Amino acid sequence: MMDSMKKVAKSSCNDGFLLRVGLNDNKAGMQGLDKEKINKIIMEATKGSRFYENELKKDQQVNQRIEKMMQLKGKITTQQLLKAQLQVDRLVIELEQSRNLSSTIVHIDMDAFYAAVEMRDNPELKEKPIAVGSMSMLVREILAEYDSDFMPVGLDEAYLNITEHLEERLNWPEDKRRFFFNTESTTGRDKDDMNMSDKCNERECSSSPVLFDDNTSLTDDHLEHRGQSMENAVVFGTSAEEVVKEIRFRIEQKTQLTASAGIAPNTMLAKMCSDRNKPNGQYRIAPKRQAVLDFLEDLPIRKVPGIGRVTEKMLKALGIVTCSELYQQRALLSLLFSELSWRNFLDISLGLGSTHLERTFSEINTAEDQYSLCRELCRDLAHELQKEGLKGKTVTLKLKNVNFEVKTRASTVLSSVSTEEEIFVVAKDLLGAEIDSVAPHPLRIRLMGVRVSGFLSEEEKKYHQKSITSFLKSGKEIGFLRLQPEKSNQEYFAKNSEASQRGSFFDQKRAARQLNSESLSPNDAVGKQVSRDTKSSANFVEETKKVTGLQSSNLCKIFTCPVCFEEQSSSNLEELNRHIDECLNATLIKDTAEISKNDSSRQNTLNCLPQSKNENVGECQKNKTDQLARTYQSTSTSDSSTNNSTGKFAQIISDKSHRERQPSSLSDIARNVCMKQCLFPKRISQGNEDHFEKTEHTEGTSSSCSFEAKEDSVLVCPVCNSEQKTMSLVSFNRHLDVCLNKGLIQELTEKPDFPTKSFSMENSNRVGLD
DNA sequence: GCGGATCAC
DNA sequence: TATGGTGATCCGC
Repeated sequence: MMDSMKKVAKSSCNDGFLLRVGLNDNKAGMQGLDKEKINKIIMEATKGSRFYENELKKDQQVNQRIEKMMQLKGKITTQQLLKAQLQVDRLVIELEQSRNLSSTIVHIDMDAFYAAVEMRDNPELKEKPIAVGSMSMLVREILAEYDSDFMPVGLDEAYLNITEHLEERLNWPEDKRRFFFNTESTTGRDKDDMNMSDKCNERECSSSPVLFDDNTSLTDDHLEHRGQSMENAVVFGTSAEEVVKEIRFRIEQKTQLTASAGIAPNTMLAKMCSDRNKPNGQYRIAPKRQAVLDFLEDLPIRKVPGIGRVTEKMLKALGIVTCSELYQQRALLSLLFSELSWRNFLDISLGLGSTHLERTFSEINTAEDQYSLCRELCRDLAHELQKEGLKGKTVTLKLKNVNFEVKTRASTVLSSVSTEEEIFVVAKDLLGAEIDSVAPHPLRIRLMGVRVSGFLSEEEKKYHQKSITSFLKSGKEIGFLRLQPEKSNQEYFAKNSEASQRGSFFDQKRAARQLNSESLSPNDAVGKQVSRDTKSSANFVEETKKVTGLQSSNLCKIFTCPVCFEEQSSSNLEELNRHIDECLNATLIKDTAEISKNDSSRQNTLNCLPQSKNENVGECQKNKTDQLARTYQSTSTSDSSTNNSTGKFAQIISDKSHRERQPSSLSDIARNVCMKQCLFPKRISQGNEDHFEKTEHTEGTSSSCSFEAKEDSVLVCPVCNSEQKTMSLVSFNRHLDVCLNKGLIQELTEKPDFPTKSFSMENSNRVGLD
């Protein structure tokens, strides 16, 4: 038995299999477990079973996906990567400008698992009923006091937007912030436990799981504790941390279950924060860009909601484990993954997420009301569509029931729809089907949304290349200045506020690009977005507003082209965009020409670089793109050269001495190209001699004009393509910095909320000698 | 548009 | 602790 197990364990599939069926102690709460032992048990118990076979098969499929990806990667050319880098970095700037740090989002997560553990450790508790309840109960009881629109997710999680509460709370007297210990509870807790110090981080499992459910009588704290001495009271402060401590305190008093919480400027970060000090703890990311980036820097991508074991494995094959690595490889990722995926990766690595929670209305349970609401939504939607001259073929109905379960039902019709009646005909069928599905019970919903997608716009038929339509349709064309100047903010907002009902932030971005139009209408007149996903579409609305606002202000400024850095006389965005395109293309063409001249020699050079030690990267390791990609990584990260293969190639061209942790930014990539063109000659590179010799040797007699010619002549800036008079790398680097950063950084540093020093925007990388 | 894959809970 | 099911969404065909 053990022998056969060992065999399995040594099989090539083992890693993936363990990853798949085994434990991943990356997730919170698993750190203390003997992972290996448990994996062994699982392996033993499941070996030979159908389950096991199936898992092996699935794992093979994942491996094939990875292989496919690596092959794709091998075909990526330097210029493709360069262009991708430019485009992605433009988007980064745009995203940075729209970063919203003004909200305070809290994610509450009940420590159910730990309750179970405690129960295990105290077998006598097994006779008691295990905790049963839901956050929707705590809706009503506690959380709604902090955010009336708080969003339960599943049974044991909830998001709150406490931004408004924090403002109000500043003026609250102590009385309103005083809460009492439930002395009748049997938790045996020490009162000091909650004396406003940071006890909440001490991970005390002070309470036992007991029953709480919707029928439990939960009287108001003040009534319950009337007459109790102040010794049993605790007063919470007015900060976000204090608010969350208060919430957790009250939850525990009510339910005798502990909860963990995260506080952050958006939902994604908040969720990851609640994981940080679990159980019975909390963590906050300050609403500062640098704080967000610091939090993310070494965070394993697996911690990110939405990144599961498959994505983790695929990214690991690219050498990406942490969020900062995810950022560093953004250009490569944009070429290897779908737009939705890589933009999601980019969002993650920048720490961007939804800053708004969805809103729900109170229950609607009669078919009549539901049809009525549906028609109303169709009417609003039809308005929006007609205003934009759009017709769509797919109508989607979204419903959330009273248990916060969300369903979407879609129907595609042959002819496009745009009027209220046309949309309603389709939507009511979808609604009717849902009503029938639960009959004879009534359909009990608290959210409805209608969306129309699959457009062919009038606008699209005409030539209007730089229109908002093309901007939104082609993600890769998004430039930070490519926003429709003709439209007023109001119109722009209206158009894009009808975001996708699908959950993620990028879904909505994409939806917006497709000019989807949707109208979601809770019973309040505002028409807030509602979706189950934590990344609500409202976020997009907000960001859109911000971006548009910035664009407006940009119109008043003299514009400097981020490629050629010449000031542009025109303030017309279309013209500017055209200029950028031309400028970019011109640069790329020149680069391409120069690079391709030496392509064969470079290929040889790269192919004979020292092999990788990274077992996650297979044969493709040898290809030049891979090497190049890794070069970016290593030139940008001081300590990465020791733990990945990069290695030696990187040393050839990178500064051998001190180097700060830096990103592979636009300038990095440009420099790398530059290095390839100019810096291989020994006297310039100043790299590791041994490795250089290899490089030189392999380059051999192919005698690329690049190397030899440049050796004697000049350094050519890969950005502006002008020959540089100097042979001093210091001067040359200075020129590169100026050339690359001039316009962009200047633009950015004018924004107070955009410090230039960070892993994402640092551009002071040096090559060669300083 | 459908089925399989991925992911969260 | 130790396994499975479900729902939503995404992706490729």
